[in-house]
Amino acid sequence: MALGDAILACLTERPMTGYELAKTFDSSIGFFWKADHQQIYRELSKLRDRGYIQGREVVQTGKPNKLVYTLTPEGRTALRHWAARPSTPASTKDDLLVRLHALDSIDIEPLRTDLMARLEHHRDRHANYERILKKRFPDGTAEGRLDLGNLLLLRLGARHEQMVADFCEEALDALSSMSGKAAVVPIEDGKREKG
Amino acid sequence: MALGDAILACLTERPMTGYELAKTFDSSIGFFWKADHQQIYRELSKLRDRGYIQGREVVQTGKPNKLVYTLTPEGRTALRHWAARPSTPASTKDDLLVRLHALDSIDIEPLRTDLMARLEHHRDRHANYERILKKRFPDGTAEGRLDLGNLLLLRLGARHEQMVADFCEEALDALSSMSGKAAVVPIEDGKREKG
DNA sequence: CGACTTTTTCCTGTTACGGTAAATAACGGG
DNA sequence: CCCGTTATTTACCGTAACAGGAAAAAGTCG
Repeated sequence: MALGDAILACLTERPMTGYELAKTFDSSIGFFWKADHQQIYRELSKLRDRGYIQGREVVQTGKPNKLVYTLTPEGRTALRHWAARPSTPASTKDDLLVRLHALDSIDIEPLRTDLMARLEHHRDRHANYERILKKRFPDGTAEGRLDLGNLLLLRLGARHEQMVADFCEEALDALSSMSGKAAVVPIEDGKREKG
Repeated sequence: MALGDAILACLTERPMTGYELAKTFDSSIGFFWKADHQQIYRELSKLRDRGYIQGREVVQTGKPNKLVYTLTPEGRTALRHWAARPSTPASTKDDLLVRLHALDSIDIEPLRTDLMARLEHHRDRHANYERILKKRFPDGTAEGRLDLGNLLLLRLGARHEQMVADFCEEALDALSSMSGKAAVVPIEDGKREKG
């Protein structure tokens, strides 16, 4: 359980519904942890079964009733236990890197377009991080512990995106130096998978 | 299928047995993609079923016979098709980041030890990358396309590890500034999970 | 009315991860 | 001669994660 712990971590801030959590996993914590609403609802059920969170139904008018989940003391303890265990360094698992590993067996043109898309993507994210940093931490310091964590996270995210963007640029540069060689036969046969 | 493609990518270099692949996934490609021998053997069966690779039994004396897998033309095509699709940027999913996100609800001492362990880990990896870079690319340039890919990968890896190591240091610094505050109650209750 | 938002739930898959273990066959140490 | 190690493959167990399609229920907005 790691997604479960990520959810518990979110709920330390404030009680939330599955819907709100799904949105959270689309922005703040979602910068480094992706999960769609399905996964979140399923995980919420498990957490509730284990007694780590408690659902309280809030009757709404004009909208469907919602289930606000709150951390139970057991949930807090479980999170602290989990956080006290050594973390396991995750491996990157980026498709793009696998492609580079087999660079001489693949077509360069699609790779180039992919690299350009990725460059843009990582630049966007970098700009986004910087924007949030300027808004939330104009003077670059945090007072509370919670703020400190998020400041560190934002800085790491910003640097990471910057670095990957630079990498894409560099790769594009290097590829254009050898663009002529080995054009190979483009994909022409019929049985392509998934478009 | 992404592990499958990683395996295909490895087999473009040379035919290999599952055992060799497992070792490869422990070093070179394993720097950004982890997989144990179980996963690899299972994936090899699937790839063989799909006709992407072909196994050739090599009778050995003194050792069990081995199955050398070679890419079939279909496998090469499949790999190229896969590589021609846009890559999906992977999310980080590092436990450590989740912990920082809930920094004010967890105990700092174990976090600090964890950060120190991670600092060492990433420094080691950085040193390793640099070592390989110096050995394989003493002048910092690549001639072939395959070499170019691996040079880029190594550089990215080195920078990444450097960056994360710096991050750990920074986090440790920031934590020591607020070490006194909020020591909270250490974990004392009986029901710890996994040690 | 239809489209959209909010909110939750269920379904069916595949892919991945994790551990434990065994069979086979030689080599080397004590 | 037993034991451990290396090399090599395979099996079974379970859970966690990911992907995608769908639907229900209640209201608002155009």
